[in-house]
Amino acid sequence: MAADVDNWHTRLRASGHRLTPQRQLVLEAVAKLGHATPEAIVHEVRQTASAVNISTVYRTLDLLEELELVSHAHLGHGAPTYHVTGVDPHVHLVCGACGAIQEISPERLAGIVGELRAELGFVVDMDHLTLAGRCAECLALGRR
Amino acid sequence: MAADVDNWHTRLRASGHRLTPQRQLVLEAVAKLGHATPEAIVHEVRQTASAVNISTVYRTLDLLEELELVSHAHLGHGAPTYHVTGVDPHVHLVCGACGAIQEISPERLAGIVGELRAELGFVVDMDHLTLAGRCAECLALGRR
DNA sequence: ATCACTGCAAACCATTTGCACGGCT
DNA sequence: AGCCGTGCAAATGGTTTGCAGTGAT
Repeated sequence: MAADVDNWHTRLRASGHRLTPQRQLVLEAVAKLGHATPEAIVHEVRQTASAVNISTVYRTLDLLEELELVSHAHLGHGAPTYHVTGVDPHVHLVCGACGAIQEISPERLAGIVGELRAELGFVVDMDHLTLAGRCAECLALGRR
Repeated sequence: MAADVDNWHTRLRASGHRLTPQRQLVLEAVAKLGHATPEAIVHEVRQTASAVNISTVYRTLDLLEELELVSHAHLGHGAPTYHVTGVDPHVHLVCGACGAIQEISPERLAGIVGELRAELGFVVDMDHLTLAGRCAECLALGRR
């Protein structure tokens, strides 16, 4: 945890930025929440610092994404969800009927991902990957 | 083409709806454009019928999607893109740096898709699938 | 003194909704 | 008559931007 803070600090300083309280709180919120929308992040951050503005959260997330400290994926139709990069990488399976989210290992996609890189030179961004579909339960119940 | 119109007509009537001029134009626009945002669709539709409102386009797309005549995928961060179902199914590779879009055959994902169905009972919606990443050119030029 | 960073409010863009009119069935 | 479908305008949700003040270097 403290090691994370040091790491974040170094990363930001190296690119001419500061690790402000707001930024630290955003990073901690993203790390804690796992899959978090900007709305959820600002809510979490405000538990500690109630005055933090949502536009600061957006600006922070943009910056952190440029620095590759966080990345985002689109799980549903609404807001994107952010997560810290490198930690527990996973691919999402999102049920379009009930909204349930399962995670699978990126390893399982190693096959095609490797082929695409070899044949087309296209490198898939695993952090951003989402597979939409229908979960077993919804299929069994005939939900759509 | 005329066969398509008949098919659409039948499908709509079967579910208690009508194939209005607006709906036909939306369907034709989606079929013609291939990957179209609601904005692009309304623009195309207005070439023929200038008074069509964008909310009609949204409502029409929702209806057509329920009837499974069209489906949508999220290519970029912005608006979703619609396409007619069943025709030329494909999976998109979207470059996050330059925005270029390539298409690959869904067959190439048959492996994991089959595994996920067998092991988890999760059925992937191929029409909705997008793989984000970096294309060969952007990687070569070091773009991000 | 300069420049990064933030809060606030307004602007923006995509999408949705309420309502009243018009036209099928 | 009843109901589906539409245009219009207002509301909404998510995100971005301009600006002025504050604090770090």
